[in-house]
Amino acid sequence: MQEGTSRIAGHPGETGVRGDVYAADCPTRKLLDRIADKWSVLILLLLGQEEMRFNALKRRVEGVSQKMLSQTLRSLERDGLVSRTVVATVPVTVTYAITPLGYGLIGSLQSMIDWAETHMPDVAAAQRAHDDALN
Amino acid sequence: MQEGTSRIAGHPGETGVRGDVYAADCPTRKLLDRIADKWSVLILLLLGQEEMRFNALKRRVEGVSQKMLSQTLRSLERDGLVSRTVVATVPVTVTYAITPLGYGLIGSLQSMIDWAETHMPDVAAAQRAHDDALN
DNA sequence: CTGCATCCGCAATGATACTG
DNA sequence: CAGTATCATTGCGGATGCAG
Repeated sequence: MQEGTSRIAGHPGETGVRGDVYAADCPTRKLLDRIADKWSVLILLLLGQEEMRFNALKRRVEGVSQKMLSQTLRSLERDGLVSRTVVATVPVTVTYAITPLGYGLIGSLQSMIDWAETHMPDVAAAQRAHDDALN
Repeated sequence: MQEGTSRIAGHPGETGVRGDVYAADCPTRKLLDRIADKWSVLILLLLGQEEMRFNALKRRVEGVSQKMLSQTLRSLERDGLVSRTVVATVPVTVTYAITPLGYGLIGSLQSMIDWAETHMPDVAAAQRAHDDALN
């Protein structure tokens, strides 16, 4: 077990619970529920690279419905992680971009993606081994 | 760094080599969908601290149902991120622990939690500002 | 073009009860 | 204790229509 950033309550039935993410009523937990969402992660990562417009996002994030994209963007905007800029051109232009606040989160998300890409083979192997064991 | 970014890797076999997480058919995307799940994150973090039994997990992860806990654990086990040990005592004892593979992911997840805890106030402020703007 | 509102169908989730 | 099975509910995704 590493230390440093690890500050989560170690033993059950003990201590003082400063921001316990495992507590359903803790605000941090609610925030986690928001950012530990596949659409949020994908959207934030894309916006971390460059600002994009609605349909551009929809095209890039394959499988997302307009409803969920709109809904997720609104949540992220409300949380201050994403900014929404409206340019009153003739066909209205709306651009989404990541905020400085949201940008700070990108690092963690990116390392999560990096891990996923790096260890994909291991996971795939584990899945095969697991499936084989059943038959 | 990322150059164009308008397209990271439209298809496998390109220069990038990294799979495109934004492609619905990419295995990495499926893996992301799995680990970017609130229950998975919470479970992995807990098991990263110490191995636990089913009901202990259920008690710690507030708000999770037996069904989702069982289901998530099975997925994580299949992916090789979590190990399941059965001790044939009279009342069967089942212990879940994180695997070396899964442990490598903990770092990213932990930094995500750290960010959430650190920036909770900022997010809360953004929410208030956003809600005020509406009224 | 951008995006919200609404209805519907379906899959995922939650609560409960029950078994090994 | 560790789960599975069952049923009720929620939520998502898809399609459509509408507004700015």
